[in-house]
Amino acid sequence: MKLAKIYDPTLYETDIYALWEQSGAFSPSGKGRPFSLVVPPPNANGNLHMGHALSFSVQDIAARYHRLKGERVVFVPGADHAGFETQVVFERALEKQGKSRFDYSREVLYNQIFDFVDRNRDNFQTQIRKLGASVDWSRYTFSLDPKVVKQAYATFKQMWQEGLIYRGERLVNFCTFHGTAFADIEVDYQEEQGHLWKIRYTLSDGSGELVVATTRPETMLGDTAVAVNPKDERYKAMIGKTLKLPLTQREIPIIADDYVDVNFGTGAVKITPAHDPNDYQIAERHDLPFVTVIGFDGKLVHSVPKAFRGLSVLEGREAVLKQLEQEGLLVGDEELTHNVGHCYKCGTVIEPLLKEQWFIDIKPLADNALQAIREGKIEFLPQAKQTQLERYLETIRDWNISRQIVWGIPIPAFQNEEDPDDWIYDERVDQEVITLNNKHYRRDADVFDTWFSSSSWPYTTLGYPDESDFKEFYPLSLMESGFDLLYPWISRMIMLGLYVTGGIPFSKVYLHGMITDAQGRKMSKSIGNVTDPMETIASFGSDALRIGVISGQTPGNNQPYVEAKVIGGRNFINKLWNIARFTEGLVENFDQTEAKAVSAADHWILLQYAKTKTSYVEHMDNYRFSEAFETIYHFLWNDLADWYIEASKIEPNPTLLAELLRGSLPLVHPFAPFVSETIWQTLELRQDSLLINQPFIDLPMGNEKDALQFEKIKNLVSEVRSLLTATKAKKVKLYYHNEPVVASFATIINQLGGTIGVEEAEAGRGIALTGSGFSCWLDIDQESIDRYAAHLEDLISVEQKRTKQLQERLNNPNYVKLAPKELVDQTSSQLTEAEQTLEKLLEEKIRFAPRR
RNA sequence: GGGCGCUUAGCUCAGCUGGCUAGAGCGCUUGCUUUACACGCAAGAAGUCGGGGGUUCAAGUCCCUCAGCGCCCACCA
Repeated sequence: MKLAKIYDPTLYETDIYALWEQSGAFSPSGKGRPFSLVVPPPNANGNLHMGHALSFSVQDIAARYHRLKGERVVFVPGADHAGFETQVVFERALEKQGKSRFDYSREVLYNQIFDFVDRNRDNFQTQIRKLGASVDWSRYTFSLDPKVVKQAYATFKQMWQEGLIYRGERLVNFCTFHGTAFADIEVDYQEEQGHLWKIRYTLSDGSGELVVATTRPETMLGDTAVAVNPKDERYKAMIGKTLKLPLTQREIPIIADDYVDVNFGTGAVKITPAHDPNDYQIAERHDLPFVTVIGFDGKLVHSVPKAFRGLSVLEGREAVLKQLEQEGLLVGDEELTHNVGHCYKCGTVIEPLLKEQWFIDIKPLADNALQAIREGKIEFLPQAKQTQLERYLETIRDWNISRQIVWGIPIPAFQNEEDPDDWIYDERVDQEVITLNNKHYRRDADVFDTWFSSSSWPYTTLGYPDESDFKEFYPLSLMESGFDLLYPWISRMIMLGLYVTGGIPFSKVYLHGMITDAQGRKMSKSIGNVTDPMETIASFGSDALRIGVISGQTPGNNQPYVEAKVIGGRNFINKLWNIARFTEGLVENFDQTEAKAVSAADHWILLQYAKTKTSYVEHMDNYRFSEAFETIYHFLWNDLADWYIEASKIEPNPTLLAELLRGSLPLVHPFAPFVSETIWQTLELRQDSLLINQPFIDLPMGNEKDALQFEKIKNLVSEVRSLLTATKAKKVKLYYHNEPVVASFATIINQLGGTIGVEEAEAGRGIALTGSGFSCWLDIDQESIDRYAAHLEDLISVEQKRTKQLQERLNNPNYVKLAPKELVDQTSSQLTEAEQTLEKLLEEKIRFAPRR
């Protein structure tokens, strides 16, 4: 035996992967149509988690399936520098050494992080190999590779020239701990218990006062107005007057704006344009000045009154409140639940701060994307995500692409040292100052938002615009990603793809849900509920993990990680292995491939194979991987192993069995690549070939008539087994009368049914079989017959119910009139069948009514 | 406040364009040393498809409504 008694994945997986990789099987080949997908690049610095396992599984199943279909598959791997994410991890490492990023120059820090990431590269690539991802390593792209940077610059330049990029001082979401701004969608909002304080402001002319309500009293130092609703009778008379801003000597106007809600708070809102997005908008409308009170370090700035200078936001709040109280201006304090934005990494409260940044005027891009999506150029799985994306694009706001970190692509823009408004585009970002026409320009200290460059992923990885990959494989056939990236990544790939290449970046998007723990909670280190896919692979094998995450999986829905499903996968692999072992024991020569169906079982299994393959292909083509797997799972386990192999023990057809194995392995391969290839190689199912790039195999078609005969025998066997179990009868003979089919299958029936003989009889002996359409009897003993009577009652009531249902359906004239004819015909033949069975059962009942 | 989803067996979930006795895996019950497999074999039990209404010959599937759960976006200072 070449196949070991037990399949131990750890003994084979590494070698099998190396075999594929070295043979060049991962590169596109042949003359089929192109099929392309590009891996959403995981963070180069991190370990792969369960979500990656799912994502790679979905992609690899698609890739392998299309490869087996003979298509030219390109499956491009990559890694993301994940700017901010990685810098944070690195800073933590520095912290452990008692250092911080401020101890190094930008260049030194960048190089250190580069080395740090580079050191982790092997680990990261090993993990992808362990998952069995059939990616083409020769096309591996890192998101800081020159071609990616080059493309980011080209796009930035083009947008700048076309006026789609502007530099402006806006309120940005700023983390004062990490010292960088974020895009709107990167801010993590949490509901919190806070206070609504009420503060009295008096009118400058002494004619009265009003009370404002605020959750952030410290920002009052930057107030430049108080707004009221123009319809609010309480304040109508005050509009246009000025107030004396407490704690400072400034005078600020009372303005009217519809934004103010009459029913909230006091109906009077202090306006701090430099520290609140809504106030910012009001200030724009009313041409109010901007007064900054909080700095980028999170402390109150020098221009605030001396008492508050240098205090943190919270200290400042306390101090301001205390002062107000002393002056008798604090007139209320209510509890309030409100949403507060936090840095998604460190939890620091995000401060809206005024900062000059580069923005993309997103509306024109979003409109193009919307049009393409509405025209149905991109198919979404699940479909509902399309609607969600459309809503997002309809309301999208300009995109801040500047980040104040070092780990990223430097923005190729320089500012005239003498004229702050003079910005030029230049790619000499390795120099801090450049000279042009005798003018000195200083490099922008910022780098691009990682998503800006990674949004070009579909075409930069393929070598836009000139390389043959781009020409052949763009747009991608499939983009697979977690649905959490719908806005930050998918939407931007569509927008930038259309903008840069003029075409959609991919024609299909498959969005998987999040993998949670068994209780449906997010996996997180702090809860300690994380399952490491590498550990699962070590325990159960890569194939088992893949089956575990894919079974029952549908796009768009979260799914818990359930180890039982992985174990189920492992058990299936064991089954497959043993099917192969049984086959190996029977087959002398795997080279012989001219299989012929001889027995009814042969015809039956071939027909089952053909049906399985048809439905498998349909599911696969529609990305219903879980269902496709179920199809092949049940074919192998229930049809092939439970029936055909059992029948083979009596009437073997080794050549056909070998062909069935050969034909099944490609169908299993996308789901269990390692074990299927291991079997293929070990048994040398085809000389000098790899399963990974075998085309799907057509087996001869089974004859329906013979197949049906086996189906009947199968039913007979099932009925025999069922009756034997119900009656607990032992050592029973099956008799038949004038049934040539039963006679010819006597050995199989006897063996599979578990009887001690199948013999011809002149007349009925024992209890009659009622379900399988043969004149057969089980010769059971008297004691068992009493149990049979009870069992009969169950069977009768089932059959009566069924008969009644069918009758009712046929008694409905509208059904007969309106339903398709095939359906009606089917119903009536079912009724006939059910009635016959019922009749037989009732006859049996009369014969074996329990004696009272 | 707006949007999107989910609710099907004890558990985790499938169920594609409405159609035949609603499925799977795990778990459960009963019985098996059947020489490929106990990671197994055989036989079973278990669901008023969240509630209500409607459309239809026919609804888990389509429409309306209510309830519970979840996610996303916006946000009342």
